[in-house]
Amino acid sequence: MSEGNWVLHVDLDQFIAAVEVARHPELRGKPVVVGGSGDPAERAVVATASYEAREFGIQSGTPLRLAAKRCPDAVFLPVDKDAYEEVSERVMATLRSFPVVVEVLGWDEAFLGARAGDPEALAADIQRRVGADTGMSCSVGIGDNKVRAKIATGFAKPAGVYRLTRANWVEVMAERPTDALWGIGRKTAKKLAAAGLTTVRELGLADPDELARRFGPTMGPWYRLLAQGAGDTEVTATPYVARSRSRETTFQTDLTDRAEIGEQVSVLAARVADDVLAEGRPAVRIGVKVRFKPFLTYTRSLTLAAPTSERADIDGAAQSLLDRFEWTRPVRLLGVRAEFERAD
DNA sequence: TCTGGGGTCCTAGGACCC
DNA sequence: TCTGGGGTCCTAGGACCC
Repeated sequence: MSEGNWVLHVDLDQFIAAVEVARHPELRGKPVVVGGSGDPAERAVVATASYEAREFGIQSGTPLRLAAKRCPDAVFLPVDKDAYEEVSERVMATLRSFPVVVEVLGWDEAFLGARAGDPEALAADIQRRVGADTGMSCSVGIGDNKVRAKIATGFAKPAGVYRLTRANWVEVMAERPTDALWGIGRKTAKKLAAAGLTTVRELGLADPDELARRFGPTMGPWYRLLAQGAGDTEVTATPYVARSRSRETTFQTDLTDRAEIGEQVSVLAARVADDVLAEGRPAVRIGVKVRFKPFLTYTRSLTLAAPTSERADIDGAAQSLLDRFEWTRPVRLLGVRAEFERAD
């Protein structure tokens, strides 16, 4: 069989819940909810829910309190980042053992660039070996570019394989809503609908100038191409280079004392400074985020006079930014961000 | 919403400069 | 003042993704 170039998208099924079930086998088959520190009364959201928990309308992003209301019998567990990173590393190592280029997208997914005569057979091999090496189940999307491979994975879940290419794009996607596309979310779908564009087909046939006028010179025309199934075909193993590092905290109880706000920002600035130091490149810009009650979010940022990795400089910049906010409401979240010089 | 934390990229207006 | 045209940087906000 002749070999073609393929993009495979590998996505671990309910990854975080799967890691927890693997080390707590008695949880298998039960509704498991992972989020925050595992206390459903706390101000936090669900990181991952097992398929059993999803039956109750619990999904990533659901507030823990609401999850507990919808499924009082669910098992609530704290997020254990180190455990997930460890399993993720093993999965990525398994993927790299195949003759493919692996581009890691996050803890639980990766694009693979592959030359293969039978991509379904390759996908099945990958699923078998990931299962044997790590105990994890994964779904695989096969595409002729990243967008199609990524969308295909949604049709493959759970534990399946699905191929989406130029050949079946129209048949599969044309009548779906625009937010079925990777990169179009709820807000943009609503704006598109207001412009009379509800389906992928309609968006693919829309006037690019009109789209540019409504959605900007880059995003407008891009949405049309996206609806036509266009996407990047290049899969690269080049190591990720961060553009920013940030830390933020939602407080269990709102802060009102200005001095305490300053102290909490210092704590965050110190953590960011540690991250900057570990990165080995200095910060060029510092930002502070404040979320007031009820849920009003503002940011202030500044370009530093000189790049720095010093904790005192980063904290000093963050403290000076605090003076640019109006402190008239209780504070539920504070965040500090450092940006690096862009490599390009 | 009872609405986390860590990221990326785009947009638009104003400042500033030639 | 009857006030050009452009490029670039800075800043704040928005949308999206996992």
